[in-house]
Amino acid sequence: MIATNDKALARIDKIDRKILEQLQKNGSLTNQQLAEKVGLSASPCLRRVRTLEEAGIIVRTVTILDHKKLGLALTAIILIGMDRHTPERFAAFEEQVAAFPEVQECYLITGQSADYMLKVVVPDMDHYHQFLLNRITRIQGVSGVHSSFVLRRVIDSTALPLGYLS
Amino acid sequence: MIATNDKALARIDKIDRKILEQLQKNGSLTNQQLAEKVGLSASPCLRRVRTLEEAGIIVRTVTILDHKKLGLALTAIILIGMDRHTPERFAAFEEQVAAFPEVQECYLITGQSADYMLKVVVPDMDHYHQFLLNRITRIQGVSGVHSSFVLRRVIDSTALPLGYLS
DNA sequence: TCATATTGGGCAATTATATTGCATTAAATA
DNA sequence: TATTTAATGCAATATAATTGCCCAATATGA
Repeated sequence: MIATNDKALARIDKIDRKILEQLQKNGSLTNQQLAEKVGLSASPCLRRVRTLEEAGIIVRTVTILDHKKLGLALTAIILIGMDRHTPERFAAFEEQVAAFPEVQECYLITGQSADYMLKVVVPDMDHYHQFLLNRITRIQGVSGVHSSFVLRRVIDSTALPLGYLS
Repeated sequence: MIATNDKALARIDKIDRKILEQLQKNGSLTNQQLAEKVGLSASPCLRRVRTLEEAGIIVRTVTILDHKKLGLALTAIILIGMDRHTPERFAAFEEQVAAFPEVQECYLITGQSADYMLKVVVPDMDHYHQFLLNRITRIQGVSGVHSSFVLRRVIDSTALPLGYLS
């Protein structure tokens, strides 16, 4: 069964785009504030937001926390290679990785030297070491692991570029 | 001038942790819904949320959009090496990269083969090609570029692991 | 153990905000 | 230009956030 409306490109006019831009920056704007910013009155603004939600263009809103203040000072980028490129290997890997709360992102990627790219958040290097040894390297099929550590976050955003819509 | 309270670890009790867990999953919960989920009445719940905001633990709330429905089907992971590791080179690079809306993440990282890791979102491969040629490789000091493309998003979250707070 | 202080929670009134129906206006179509 | 269609704004209503005040629980110190 193939999903039918996943790729449906919606027609987004200038006002919709403004709404999305605002909400990407600040999802806790009140509808009234949002309406003012996009040059609409409250009710049509709210209706547009609801429509964007129902269309699945607005997926959800999330609260962003400060990792340092929560004692999570270390972010690691891990590139992982698999020994065999079979669906079973991949499925098992993904299932296990999805159960680790330290993993913020996990992408299957193209490239010769790696199959997966992970972004992992932990308190410090000790915990990272434990995580790598007790979690990642224990997964069947993991053959190569390369770790990099984030020294500075130049950009850390969830916003999509909306300039291509026009 | 060194920031003083950036690292201040807050004491987060069980209820605060529940609040943060809920809001990380769903930032558009009403205060009443949140209060019920964490076992509090509305007013102390709201007071706790405000306190967490003032402490900077809650940074902001953002709306997540569906990239496919917005015609942004290609996500690339780019590893970039710089010719010289001088503060001027890095500053200039970061300033220019920060101006590209396609760049969702840009981290200065450890590692022998790369200095920066970027996550970039564009409509398709043509646009990616243009972006690489006209934007990235034109930045002074960029000496090596390696691109990977996201085939599948296994995990794509903004949630931090709160299990270490114990 | 008991008295006291301090912190946090709950209730209820108030204020602000979201939501809905309906008339109106603007835009699109022929 | 007449007609249809879609979207907007206003106003009334329903929900939710916010605040002040009192009470309960926990911590503190004799």
